[in-house]
Amino acid sequence: MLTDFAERLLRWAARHGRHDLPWQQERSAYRVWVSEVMLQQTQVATVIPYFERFMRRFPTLAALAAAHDSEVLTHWAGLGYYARARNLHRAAREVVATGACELPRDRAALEALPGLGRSTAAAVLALSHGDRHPILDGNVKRVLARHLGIDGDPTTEATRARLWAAAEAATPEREVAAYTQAIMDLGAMVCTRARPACTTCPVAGDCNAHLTGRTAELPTRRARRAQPWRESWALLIEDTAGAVWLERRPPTGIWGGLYAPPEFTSVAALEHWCRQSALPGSSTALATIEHTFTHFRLRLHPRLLALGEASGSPPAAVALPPSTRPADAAGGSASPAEVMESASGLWHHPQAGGNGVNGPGLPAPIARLLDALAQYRATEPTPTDGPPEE
DNA sequence: AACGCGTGGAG
DNA sequence: TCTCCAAGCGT
Repeated sequence: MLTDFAERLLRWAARHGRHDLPWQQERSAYRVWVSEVMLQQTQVATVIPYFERFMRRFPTLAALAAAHDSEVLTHWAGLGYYARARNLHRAAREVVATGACELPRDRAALEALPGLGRSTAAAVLALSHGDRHPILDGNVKRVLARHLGIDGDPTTEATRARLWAAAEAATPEREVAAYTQAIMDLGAMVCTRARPACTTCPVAGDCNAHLTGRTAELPTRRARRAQPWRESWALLIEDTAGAVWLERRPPTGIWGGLYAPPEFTSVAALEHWCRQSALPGSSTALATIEHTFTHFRLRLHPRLLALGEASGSPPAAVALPPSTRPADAAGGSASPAEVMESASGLWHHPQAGGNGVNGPGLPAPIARLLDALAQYRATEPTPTDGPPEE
C-alpha cells in the first residue's frame, strides 16, 4: 500500500526529482554504498567528482578490497572525515574475506561493518534492492520534523525515537527505492534548510510547520558552543630542488593517515626540533592559515626553511631521509613516480594539483599552502629573495 | 551521551 | 566577514 504522503512524493519526484546522479546509474549495492558514505555530512556537488574518480579506480568491491590503504586515502584526500575512507576499505576487506563478492543483503550484517550505521545500511538496501528499510538522514529529518511538527531537542533519545518512528510510518510497502530517493530529493530541493519552497511542495497541504508558520524553527537546531582557537606551527623544509618534507600523520585524530609538514605547538618546540635534527635554525614566517573544523578553529603558522640558502649548510648534514627525487620529472605531468615514499615521510614537489590523486593524500589547507608556495616559486625564479612574509 | 571527526557552499 | 551546517558514525 502507498500512503497518501508517499504517493504525493512519488508523483512529484517522477517529474521534479533527481535522476541523473552518477550513483543512480547502474545501481549496485556497492556503488550506492560508496556514494552514501561519501555523502555523509558532505554535499552532493562536492561528492560527484570524487565518486567518479573513485569508481574508475575501484569499480568493484573486490578492486577496493585489493587496493592499498594509501591509495584509498589518496582518492579521498580533500573530502574530509578520513575515517570514512579507512572504514570503507576495512569493510570491503571484511566482506571479501568471507568469500562473498557483494555486500550482504541484510541490515544487521551491513550495520556490523565499520562505517555503516543504521541509516546508511538502510539506504543501501532501500536504494539498490528496494528492500523496505526507513532511512533518517538530514533531509528526511528536516522533511518529517516539519511535516509532523516534531520540535524536541534533536540531541535527545526521545526526539530521535520520534523521528525514526515517523520515518518508519512514512515508508511505503512498495516502490521503496523511488520513495527513499524522493524524500531525499524533496529535502534537498524543496524543503531546504533556509527559504523552503513551500509553494511547490507536494505535501505542504498538511504540513504542520507550513500551516503554523514554523518552517524557520523546525527542525529544532541544537545549541552550539563557541569554537576555541588552537595555534600550531608547521615547518616547511624545502630542499634545493624545491621539494618539501612531509610526514605521515598518525592513523587517528585530525587528518589521520594523511601527509603534512612537521607540526609543533610553539615556535620554541619547532626551533628545538630543528636544532636536534641539525637543521639551520633560520626559518622564515609565511602567511598564517586559518581553518575551521567542526569543534575548533586552527591558526596555522607555517615557517619555511630552505636548505642550502641559510648559512650554507649542506643538505647532506641534515638528519632526515635523503631527498629522493626522480632523475628528471620536471616538465612532465604529475606521476606517482614523483612521490617517493620513505618510512615516516616523503619529499613532495609542490605543484598545482598537489592535492590530486597522483600525489600523497594532503589535507585541503596543506594542499593550498603548498600550491601557494609552488606558485610563488614559479613566479620568482630567484629563491634567494625569500618568501612572502605574513 | 556527548564529543571527535573536514571541507566547502550558502546566506 | 562570520555562522551554520550537508545523504552520520565511532567511541
